[in-house]
Amino acid sequence: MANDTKERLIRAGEALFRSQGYSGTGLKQLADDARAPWSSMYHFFPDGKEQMAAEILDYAAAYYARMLARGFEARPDPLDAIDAIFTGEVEILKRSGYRDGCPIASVTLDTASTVEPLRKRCGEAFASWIRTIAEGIGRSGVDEEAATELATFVLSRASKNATPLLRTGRIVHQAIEAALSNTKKTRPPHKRTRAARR
Amino acid sequence: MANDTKERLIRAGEALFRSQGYSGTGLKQLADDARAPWSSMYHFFPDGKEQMAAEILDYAAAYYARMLARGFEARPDPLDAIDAIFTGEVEILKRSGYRDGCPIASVTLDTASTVEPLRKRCGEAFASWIRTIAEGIGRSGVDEEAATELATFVLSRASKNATPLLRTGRIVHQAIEAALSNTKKTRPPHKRTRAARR
DNA sequence: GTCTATAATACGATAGAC
DNA sequence: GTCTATCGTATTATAGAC
Repeated sequence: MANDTKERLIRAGEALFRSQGYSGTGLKQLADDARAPWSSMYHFFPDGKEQMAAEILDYAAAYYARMLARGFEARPDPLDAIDAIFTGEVEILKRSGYRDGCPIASVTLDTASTVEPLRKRCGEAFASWIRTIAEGIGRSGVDEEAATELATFVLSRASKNATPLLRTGRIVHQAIEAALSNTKKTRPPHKRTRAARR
Repeated sequence: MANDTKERLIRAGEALFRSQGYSGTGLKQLADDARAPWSSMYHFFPDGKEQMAAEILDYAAAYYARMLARGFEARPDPLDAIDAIFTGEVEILKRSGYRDGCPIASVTLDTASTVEPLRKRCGEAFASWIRTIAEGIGRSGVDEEAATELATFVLSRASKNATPLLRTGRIVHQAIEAALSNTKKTRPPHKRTRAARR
């Protein structure tokens, strides 16, 4: 590679996707932000915006997957890892003035219904993160299914699958139940039938 | 009111925001979907797209708040209400072919960084839902703070506040902890070996 | 409140020279 | 790989008649 123009484009794109999503981001603004010439756009991404977005998503997916894996490797206790990962993300969000969220989430929400190839890639990104998190949690002795269930619970519409939402509902349910039995001992705990179905 | 053109516009806008977000939705497509004449656009929303979006967000916020409140009113047990609300949303998502998500979330993710008035409205919408949910949970005896904490945990970047993310982290932590102690008590760990994992 | 017409701009995408 | 220039279209937004 003679220079790093393509990488600058992808990096700038990831940043813009974080704060503006896919349809909110113009290619001209992107090239500007990357300090890349406009002509490089279609030189590196001859198939246009969609191809460029696909490569940005792949880049972001791999980047975060590595970050997650490292988080779990660095700490023997997965609970510590989860804490560190969350507070780390909070730090990033704060430092950006609450601008930089999750690039996959933004793109999912404004393209899942309209641009099928991108929706698919978003779904794959989330799936890979779930596998990484499930593996990390799995080390602590939670069985595989429960670990995946926990890891899935933030997953969005990108997967074209209702289980993420259902699992979120179950976890909310359990959290409430836990808070109930913690703070109000006078109340008889709920029947196991509802909470135990997982 | 002679006719209901404005309401049709707002309803169509809410639907489009669900599936395409703010920047992904064109005003002409919106007017078309609403079967409203193009001229009505700037007749009812003289300040343009931003004003229209603001009114759509207010409409959606009120609509969902009512839905939540009714959900809690209809069922004495807030746990039942949570279950019903989640499975209801899953039903909607499924029926739309996984197209229709949360209109506030979509708009938040692609405008929170760029259109301050809309970001503010999104934040207010989430805040009102949190109050409604906290009230619903509160009836079961959970104290106010715990109820608010639980209700907040899905909140996004719209609030320009890190507590939602931090609270999510805490709840994930607790969920894992709970799963851990459940596993150890109720079943032998690792029925399937890690090598057998797909 | 609705009509037709259009301005002004941004967008994604191409062309051809170097 | 980069340059300049532009095409066609879609966008948001206005103007003025009825």
